Amino acid sequence: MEKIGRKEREHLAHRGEILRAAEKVFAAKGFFQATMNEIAEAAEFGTGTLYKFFKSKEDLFFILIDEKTEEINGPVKDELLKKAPAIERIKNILRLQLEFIERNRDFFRIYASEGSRFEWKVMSSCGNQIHEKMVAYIHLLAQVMKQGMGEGKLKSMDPLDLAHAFEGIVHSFIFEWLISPESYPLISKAETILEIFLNGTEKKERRK
Amino acid sequence: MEKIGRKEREHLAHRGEILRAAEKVFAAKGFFQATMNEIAEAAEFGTGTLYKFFKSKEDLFFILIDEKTEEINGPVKDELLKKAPAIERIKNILRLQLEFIERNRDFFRIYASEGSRFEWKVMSSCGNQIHEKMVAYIHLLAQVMKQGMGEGKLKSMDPLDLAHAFEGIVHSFIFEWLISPESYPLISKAETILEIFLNGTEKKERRK
DNA sequence: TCATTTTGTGAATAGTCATTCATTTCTAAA
DNA sequence: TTTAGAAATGAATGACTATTCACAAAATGA
Repeated sequence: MEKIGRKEREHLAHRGEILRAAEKVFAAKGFFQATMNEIAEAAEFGTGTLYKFFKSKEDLFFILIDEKTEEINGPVKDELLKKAPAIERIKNILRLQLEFIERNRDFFRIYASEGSRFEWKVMSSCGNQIHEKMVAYIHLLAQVMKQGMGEGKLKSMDPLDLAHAFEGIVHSFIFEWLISPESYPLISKAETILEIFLNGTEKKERRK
Repeated sequence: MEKIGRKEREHLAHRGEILRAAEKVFAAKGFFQATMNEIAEAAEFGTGTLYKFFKSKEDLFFILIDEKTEEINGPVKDELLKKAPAIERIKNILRLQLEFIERNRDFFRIYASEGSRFEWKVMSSCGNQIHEKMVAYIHLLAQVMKQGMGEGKLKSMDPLDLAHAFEGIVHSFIFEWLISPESYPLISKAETILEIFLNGTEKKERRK
């Protein structure tokens, strides 16, 4: 449907290069300490050029976050369209998340270190928009938890609590992986995460 | 032992007032957007006065974090001196943490939103010092997990993994509590957290 | 080739703040 | 009351950097 000429393609490519450069710089220095000059330099453009593509520094930042967020949310939503038992879904979502982060180390650096939610609420309205998306995501997850309860596979608890607990565990493992000096595949932690989330950590007496 | 005259007492009181004001302002706006003027105003001092007490903005910030961190770490360490079964300890530490945060909403706002670890490593050496403390804390927790395994009460897993998972769950509940519009006692989530951490979320068939 | 439009540039601008320090206000001893 | 010293002040300084814009380069197409 969409016919795009060379011109447009080139424009998009440039935009992409800027975003990629911004991702690196923001990840390394954080929003406030990154300068537009640095980003421009990293992208091999003049400073003024950035403003041909993005309204402001904040704008650049939020668009970066927003697009990446969509990139991970898409596959997760696709997953939720398929009919599948809740526990299967949880496993798949976990895998998707870990794989995405593994491919986007820098992005999570930003996402985690920059304004873990709070600053965003303070910043431009765009910040709010991102916050909304995060809330929406958690609610999706809560839906899955509820489904699991309906299937009799998960204990009856507040589904939101479960969703938070799950994301909490996942995040802490991602954090650890991010700052760990040794490099290991993040996905290798999937089983541990699931084991803890589903079965807990207490050793049980053997069942009869 | 320590004789302190009125003078000194007053000096300490002023220092404390500045720290309290800083806590509020940093919590509301974040490190980079808080200004020294604002903090001074909130503390009802002149701008210059802050510099009689703290070398710089960074200095003020880190000292604030550091002192608060000690305030929570102290009781936790005391707890660890007592002889007690691991699971008992975990419960107590959880209670201590939740109670502390409940009394120090603003502090956790800062702690969580500001440089979840990464920025700190970039910043002054003081940032590193705080990072070290966080690592040390996790290792303490891991020790407790190991103890629990020794007692046959916890599954044999990497103790650090357990510690991370635990902190992950706790943090996510604190986050939620922080941004939640309804106000409820944070401590009320203790049972849920423990239940998930120890027993997991999967519904088990009745044991015989 | 030349005129026109599009795209890119980076020096100059303007605003923001951390920090300083000359001055004022307070304290208490004489 | 006087006065030396301590404590507090906030206007002025100096750095820094987001953003703009007059200009240059490149692309287009006649």
